[in-house]
Amino acid sequence: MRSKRDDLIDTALRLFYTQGFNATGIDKILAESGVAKMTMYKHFKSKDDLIVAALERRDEQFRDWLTGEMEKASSEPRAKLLAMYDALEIWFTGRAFKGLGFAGCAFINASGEFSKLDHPAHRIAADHKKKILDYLVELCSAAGAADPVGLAEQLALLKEGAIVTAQVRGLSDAAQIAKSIATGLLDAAIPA
Amino acid sequence: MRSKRDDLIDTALRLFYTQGFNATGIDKILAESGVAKMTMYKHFKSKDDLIVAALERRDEQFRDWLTGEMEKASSEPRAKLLAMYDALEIWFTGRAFKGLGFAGCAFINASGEFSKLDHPAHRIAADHKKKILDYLVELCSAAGAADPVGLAEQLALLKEGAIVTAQVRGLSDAAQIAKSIATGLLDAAIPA
DNA sequence: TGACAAGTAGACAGACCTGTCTGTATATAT
DNA sequence: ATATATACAGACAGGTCTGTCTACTTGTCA
Repeated sequence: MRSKRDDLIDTALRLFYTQGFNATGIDKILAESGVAKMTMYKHFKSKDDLIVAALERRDEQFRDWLTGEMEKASSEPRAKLLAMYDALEIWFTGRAFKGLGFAGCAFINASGEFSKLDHPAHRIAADHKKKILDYLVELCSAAGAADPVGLAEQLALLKEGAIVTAQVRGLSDAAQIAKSIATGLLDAAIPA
Repeated sequence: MRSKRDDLIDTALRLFYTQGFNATGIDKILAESGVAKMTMYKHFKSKDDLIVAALERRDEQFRDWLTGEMEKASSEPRAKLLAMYDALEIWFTGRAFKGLGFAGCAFINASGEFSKLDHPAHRIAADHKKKILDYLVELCSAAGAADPVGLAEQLALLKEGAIVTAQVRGLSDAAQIAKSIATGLLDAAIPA
């Protein structure tokens, strides 16, 4: 059985993601999750705490989904890396997370609302991006790249560019633009 | 002499940019600009109206600065395009806009807080990105690219990726990562 | 001088915000 | 059967939010 705590975090994540952090009040989260206020304040000492919990859940959920898509695409590291951009397109077109749609990257959004780098929400965002980068470094290494870190940084930057382009301009094709650039980079960086 | 309206817009832009749109109250803008509330409500019929005006000013300010940096770098279209990434680095390190520092892209931030594509602030953000893209298309065309639109889309995506990477992870080197990828794309797309 | 435009301060309404508190109900485990 | 943990509803305090209103002051132009 799902705990109240889980209900709270899921509802908070959905509302924070689709409506914004500052624009979403505690009362709305409580009403939609059907949890009493005191129950929430027993689990989380403040709204900021709930924001942190929601972002931590999103980190887990998103990375599980993304790496899952990449791993199932192929057993070859190079193909896994390219599959990331196909996964992005699935996300951009709203087919990745049930009930959430696509409203940009929750972590980019959090960094925008909490722009100071030392804000807890911003830290989680930076950590999230770093964890994905580390995964890409592993794959680049396995693919035989001479400079796996440099290559992974490039591939990660393309990913961010695609996300923002899809979000701001509503251009889900951005995933394939990024993929074509990434293909060129992989061809150049990995010995045939 | 600067008008009250200008003071209002400049102060609003600074606060919206550095603290967020929803997190910034009207009263703070009024206090810091030294303008009375009724004066503001005579110029703008709502806070949303002021947000729109602030973003329009930012659009003008940012594009003037960016194209200025690019134009002054060289008379060659190819070099102008690459100069964009050097300009980004100046921005990321806080040397571009006096008193504003670097807090990510105001338009990406706006799209994050107002995620619906038909929100006025989101529309302005999309328009802003489109205007810069059009400028890049012109330069790509002048540089002799076979597919100027496709190339410009790639260069624009790299720009977005660099901005987000610099913002979320605090990595101002992102500009040079983007530049090195862009260099490869230009080499491949433009006949020597 | 007098009319008019533009700005001022500050009170106000009504809604919403976070966070605290009381008192009650339910379920499980000993 | 009783103790304990967990959750509930709902009132409440104290603050902030946007937007409206009144009444006063300044500057300009004719």
